[in-house]
Amino acid sequence: MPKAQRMAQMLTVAEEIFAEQGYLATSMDEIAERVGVSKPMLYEYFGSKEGLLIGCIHRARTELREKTAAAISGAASPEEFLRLGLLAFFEFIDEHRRSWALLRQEAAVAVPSAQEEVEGIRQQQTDMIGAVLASFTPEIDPLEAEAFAEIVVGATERLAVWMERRPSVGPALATDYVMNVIWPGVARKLPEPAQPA
Amino acid sequence: MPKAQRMAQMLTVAEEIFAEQGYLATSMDEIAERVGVSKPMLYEYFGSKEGLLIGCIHRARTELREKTAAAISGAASPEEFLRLGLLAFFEFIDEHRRSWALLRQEAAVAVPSAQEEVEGIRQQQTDMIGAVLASFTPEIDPLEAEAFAEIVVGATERLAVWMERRPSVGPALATDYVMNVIWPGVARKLPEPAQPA
DNA sequence: GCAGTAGGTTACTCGAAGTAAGTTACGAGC
DNA sequence: GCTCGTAACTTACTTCGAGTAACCTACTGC
Repeated sequence: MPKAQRMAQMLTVAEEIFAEQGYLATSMDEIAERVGVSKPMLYEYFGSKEGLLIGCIHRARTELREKTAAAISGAASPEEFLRLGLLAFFEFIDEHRRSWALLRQEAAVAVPSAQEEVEGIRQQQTDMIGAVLASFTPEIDPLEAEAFAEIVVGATERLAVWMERRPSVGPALATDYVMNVIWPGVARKLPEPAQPA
Repeated sequence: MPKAQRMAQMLTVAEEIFAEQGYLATSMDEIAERVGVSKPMLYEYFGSKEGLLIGCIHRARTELREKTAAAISGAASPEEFLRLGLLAFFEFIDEHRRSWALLRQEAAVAVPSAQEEVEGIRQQQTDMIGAVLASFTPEIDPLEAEAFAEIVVGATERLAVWMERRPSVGPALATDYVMNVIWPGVARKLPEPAQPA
């Protein structure tokens, strides 16, 4: 099998097993076996167990970025921008429960450089939010804009975890909940009031 | 040395080393050596490496609960309650940077039952918030109250991480930021408007 | 039909978690 | 002031999994 295809397959299998059992409880032998290949191949392509984990996270991150970018491209107001971005995020989670669990739980902890990868995802999100906020309300305190972006990302992530425990809550409702709490606080900072829907 | 005292010492040392190097990179031999005792003693008292980690988290959780409970005991309005609770949390983080890093980064992932402990801390927080919200606004949709509590906890946690990167931001300012974003959204749900400060 | 290389394997080393079996310190009862 | 019981502790293992060295094989271009 050609390298690129084999790597993709390895990532898919690894993601699944990591999410199922946790990073620590998963052995490279097990992943290799489920891929149908021997352990040194994993090391050939990913260097280490940590490298494999980072590969998984990185792929998810790329997907999320692309999906989010597409979703918000048509937004005209900060409110619409926020809503579309949140919705894209929750939909991504909904479609990728496993990789999400992996990202959120497995990586954050164990492995310093994996943590950097995860941090990179958040950076991606906070930068986006911070940038849009600043572009719509130029006179906002930059520190406060940063704090705001962090708050939104934290709230969203946590609600995504909660959503898993509450099957009746889908992406749309989750988006509503976050917007309900967060939007009034932001609207006060905006130069002109957004027209109510 | 008597058991209780030795256990406390072990927890202190373990917390420090875990926070310094990460859970995975820390060996039980190293902890044992820094405690000045042999490895089987750690196993005698904590059962496993995971058990030791859980012990660390559990102790921090207890401290946080006690501190928060004391802080909010005098709150008269939901706004004051929220503000005091947030402040207590940020102050706790500020005083325990190391253990906080441990809780948030090291534990969450690697070890399923450690994750449960961390989840327990969040549960503690969300329950408290949910309860107070429900008591002040009885007619609120219970699902929405839950979502709100999750949002606050997520936002707070994330901002605590951010605070570490921004030394100029202390507990008081962090509390303000969270309140600024979140309070207007909550106030709309309350039966009577809270009097503005 | 042969050379070079992409894709693959077997069979190891080494470090760290966890354990079995035994040793020492010390207070209570006679 | 000796001895029994037990709490606190150690040495010396086993086991398991990450990572590696060395070797094999089939295909592609010439």
